[in-house]
Amino acid sequence: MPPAAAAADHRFRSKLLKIATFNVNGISARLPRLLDWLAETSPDVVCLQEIKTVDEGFPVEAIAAAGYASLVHGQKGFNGVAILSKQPAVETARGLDGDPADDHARYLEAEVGGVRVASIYLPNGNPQPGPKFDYKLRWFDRLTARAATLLAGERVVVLAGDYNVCQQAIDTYSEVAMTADALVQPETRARFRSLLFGGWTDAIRALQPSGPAYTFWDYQAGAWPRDMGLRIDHLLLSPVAADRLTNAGIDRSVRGGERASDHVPTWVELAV
DNA sequence: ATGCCTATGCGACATAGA
Repeated sequence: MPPAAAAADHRFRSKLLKIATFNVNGISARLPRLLDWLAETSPDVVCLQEIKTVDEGFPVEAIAAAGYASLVHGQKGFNGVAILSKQPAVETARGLDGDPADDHARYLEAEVGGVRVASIYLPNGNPQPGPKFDYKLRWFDRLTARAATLLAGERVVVLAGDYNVCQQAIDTYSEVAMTADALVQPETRARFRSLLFGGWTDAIRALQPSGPAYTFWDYQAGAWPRDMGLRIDHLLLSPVAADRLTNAGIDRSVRGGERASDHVPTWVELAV
């Protein structure tokens, strides 16, 4: 099909695909909350982070009963990512190239509904400076390399996940309190900026250029009731995906639920 | 300045998170 015909075809058939990211902080502890949220909001694709279980421990049946297939890249005790989808998904990558010794489960990528989707759990990097921060920066560079490969394909791509980056001062409840934190260091922010300058669109900021848009509130110090949050969960869109962006949002109310995660679901809708 | 809280692991405190 020639490009013009393809574009016309897409306009006639246009339907919305809702893609979300949600750091659940333990799938076992969070399953009831996840199922409630799936039933309420009915996303088409969900990228999960911090499932904190091996593949065999993932509740595939309960999630299938809710109408979703699961792709799982798990790990014992911590980390672990997954992609849930109403339509069948085909796995395209598990882990990032560039460091064979890296055994953390932090990257999973799949093709679903004509969209390439990645579930990303970028290392936290604290304390900083130190080996954990060095690992964060190296991992970020490997992600950037993967992003460049995906961008060259001129496809609809959504890089969704917990980036552990507060890109601007408005993305923190207090820039002063965060001064020494790995999430706001110049080296961290420079790498995120490099992704944006490379052609990726930060979906939430594209639709809400100013003001807080927190996606995380610490369990400690009454951070949620005092609205002392951070914006660290992001959905980055390739140019073709950004052209199709119709809506984006943050499901803040999930943070107030019983036994909530410290992160809340964040999502985009694309006309596909 | 420090810890506050939560989830997990073959648990009885330690590690990790952000």
